[in-house]
Amino acid sequence: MSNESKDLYSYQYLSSLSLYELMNLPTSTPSSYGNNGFVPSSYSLADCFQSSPGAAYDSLLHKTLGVSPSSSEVFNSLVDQESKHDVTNDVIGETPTRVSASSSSSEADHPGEDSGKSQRKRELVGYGGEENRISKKVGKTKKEEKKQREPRVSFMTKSEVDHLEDGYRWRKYGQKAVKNSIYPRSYYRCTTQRCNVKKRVERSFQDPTVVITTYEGQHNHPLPTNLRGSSAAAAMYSADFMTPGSFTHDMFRSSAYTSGGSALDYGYEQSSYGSVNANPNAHQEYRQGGEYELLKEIFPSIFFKQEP
DNA sequence: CGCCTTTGACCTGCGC
DNA sequence: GCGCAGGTCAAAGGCG
Repeated sequence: MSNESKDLYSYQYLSSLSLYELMNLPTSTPSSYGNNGFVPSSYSLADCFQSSPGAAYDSLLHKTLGVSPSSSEVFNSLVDQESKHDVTNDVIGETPTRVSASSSSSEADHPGEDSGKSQRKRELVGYGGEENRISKKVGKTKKEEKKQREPRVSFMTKSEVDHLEDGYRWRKYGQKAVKNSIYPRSYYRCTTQRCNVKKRVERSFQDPTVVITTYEGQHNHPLPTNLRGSSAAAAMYSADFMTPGSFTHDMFRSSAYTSGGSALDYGYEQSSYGSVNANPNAHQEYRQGGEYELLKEIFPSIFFKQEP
């Protein structure tokens, strides 16, 4: 692959979790999703995905979201499990939304491998992720460090706003121009102390209506309840906290943005931006349908949270 | 005043 | 070794 195409789709370099991991992300038992990995609950979709992950994933999307995986409207079924196979190219070019999860073995970035100088700087600053960084530096090879990288989850959302409200508070700490793209990439860090979750937000070069968000790490705290303009979102999560980066919520919210009239909306409020919020009527209709019930079965933790 | 964004500089890893 | 690109820092300034 040429450098150009590699850079253009650096997003794909997030090496993906297996579908098993993907579907076992905090959807089932968020509270057990500690820093050392996920502990699957008794309820898991993993079995469904073992034989034919791609087909199973398509099936899930079709059943839960009422969309055809081949549709150019909503999801692409590709969930690249391990390889750096150039799937994103196809996805970005032809479909607006895609879900991908990463286990953080990307070669593209290596935070935590700091020089002594910059580490001293950070020790003074006292960022949330500092302890992590320092501990990583002690007694571990680079390979081991790579393996211990925080899990990543990335997804694409059709949205007019870059920074989607997800219930957490984020502070922007950087912005970089992306090669071969006119749109910059923004870097955000969770503002909660000792929470080193980060996210990157960039707009797809090929489809400017698509925002690519990548979460890295897992929140170690409950959702803030006094978010500006997103109290509804916070309320949605308040019973527990989702990790990493509220993946499943975002995943399905993405679908809501891209599935038009049949939007899946389970009470999410898109802050004051508003432009991507789903139609409340669609919400009602959805809840009455079998799709809602199916989703409820598949991702029980999401729906448990909704009950007062 | 506290929190946030902006932005240029700096650091690091990777490919050649 | 060098250059490039991604990622991060931190000072400065804005805003409520």
